[in-house]
Amino acid sequence: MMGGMSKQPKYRQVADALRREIDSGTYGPGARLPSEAELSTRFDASRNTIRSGLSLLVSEGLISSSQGLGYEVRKHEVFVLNASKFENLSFPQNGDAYSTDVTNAGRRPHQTFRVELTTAPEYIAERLTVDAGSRAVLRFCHRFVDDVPWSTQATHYPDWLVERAPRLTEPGDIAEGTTRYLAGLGIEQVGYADEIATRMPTPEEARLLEIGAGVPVLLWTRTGYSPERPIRCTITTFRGDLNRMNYEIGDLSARSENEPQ
Amino acid sequence: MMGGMSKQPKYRQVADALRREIDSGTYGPGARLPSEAELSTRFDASRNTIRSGLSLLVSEGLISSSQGLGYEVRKHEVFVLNASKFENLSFPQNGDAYSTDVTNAGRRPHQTFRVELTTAPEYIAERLTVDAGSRAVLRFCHRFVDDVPWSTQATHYPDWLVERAPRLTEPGDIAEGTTRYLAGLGIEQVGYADEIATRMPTPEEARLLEIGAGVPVLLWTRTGYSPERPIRCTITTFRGDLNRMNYEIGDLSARSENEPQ
DNA sequence: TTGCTCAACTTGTTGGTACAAGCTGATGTG
DNA sequence: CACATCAGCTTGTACCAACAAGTTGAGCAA
Repeated sequence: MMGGMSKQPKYRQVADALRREIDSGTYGPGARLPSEAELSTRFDASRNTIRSGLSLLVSEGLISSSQGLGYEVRKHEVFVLNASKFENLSFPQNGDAYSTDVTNAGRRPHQTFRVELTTAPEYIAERLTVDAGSRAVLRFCHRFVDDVPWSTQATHYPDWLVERAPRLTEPGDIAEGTTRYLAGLGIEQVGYADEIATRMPTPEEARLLEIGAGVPVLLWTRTGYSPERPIRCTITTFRGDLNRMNYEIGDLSARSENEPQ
Repeated sequence: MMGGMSKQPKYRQVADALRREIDSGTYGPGARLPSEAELSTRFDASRNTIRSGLSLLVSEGLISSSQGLGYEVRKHEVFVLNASKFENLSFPQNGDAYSTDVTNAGRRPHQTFRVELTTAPEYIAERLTVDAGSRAVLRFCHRFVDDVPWSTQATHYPDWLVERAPRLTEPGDIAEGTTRYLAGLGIEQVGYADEIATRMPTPEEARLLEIGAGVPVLLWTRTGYSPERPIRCTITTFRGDLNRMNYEIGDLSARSENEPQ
């Protein structure tokens, strides 16, 4: 019976059925799903089995749950980030650029800032071509949009650079921007290498970005180069469900006419 | 007692303890974790509670489980993909380039290929500036490295282009490459826009890429432009745990000396 | 030696129960 | 009316039990 298809476990059948109904619009973005008890009746399965099915959809990022409220279909509102704009050659979204962008989009920006004297972890040291464990300055930024955590940004500067640019250790934003400050000292960033990766958040990241289950993070590492050597390495961590990155390369004159914003 | 820290549920304590031990190297990449029964004794918790803790680590992508074998710490072997190399302006990893790259890395490439006459889904239609639902040709590629599924690639060509370039509908690879073929017809790709996003895989993607729980996919959309209008849109889906993307922009002469490969 | 069987391990699935804890609206008191 | 309380919903945590199903190695048979 049932068409001879492979016999799926019951919790999977539950997940598949609900996923179909979500995809087909029976439950649209933001809609509330029936309670575990109701689903238990409908599928003739125990609450545990229903929960297994639901938790599958949660870890797929399709729905989320809150105690006392129920399950609801996640709504995705993405923010597109243009990583190849020329003004960003200098720095991925410096403080001012970020505030301006967000305000222009009709949203309310907010950020906290911190400077730390630390040692370069291996990953950073490799990219700055310094010894792992050597001293470095970390400028850390935690960004919000409409009070929703959006991204964290950690920029590491190598020891030798800090000696020539002591204001990098100043707590608080540098008014003219770190790039202009460095340029004024004759240290010009002439190129960068970006690396993009994704994975599930660490508990620390999940806390800072208020990420629920089933949402990956997008990791953006930008290493900036002077003509002689790397001068900084920035790791930006985004909520994967809220962000997308853009690179535009070559002649795109055929594009701009049709694009909004 | 216990230092007055917030009282975490037991399954979380289990996950945290094991995560610490994995991070600290007690269980290295590929190592097998103690069985549920052993952990049950160690933490004085029921098997279900232990399973809750373990499934947390699974959905973080830290470990994986197989029936009959146990849980093991995932090993991450990443493949770096340079998206801004000039030869890739024409096409993200055309068939030959892919085979060459993989062979050079001492691995064994393998791919299956398919051509379909279809209608453009909304997402594609937007980027090709054609009407959603209008006819399009889809060239689909499923790639493996050492028989491990690596990526899927779906390239859509708009109807008007296919009329001028009928060989696009040929099943099987086009020997000289689609880009050269199109260039020979006077259709030159002069720029592209890349979009990068991440999310958890759909069941279909999980099947094709053999992705377990806790591994996101990396979505790479490249829209190629002629001087007049978009000519193709390629969506490549990568396993997030096996791939990383690179963009190099500007003068990186200070870099090459130190980089391997 | 070779090859098969099977016991003993592992995780996977499904059922049950009980209580904790978060949320909402009805109810009743001031 | 304003406000506190609480019943009744929701999901979260934790336990128990039983059997299914995949894997491995010991041990026996040919």
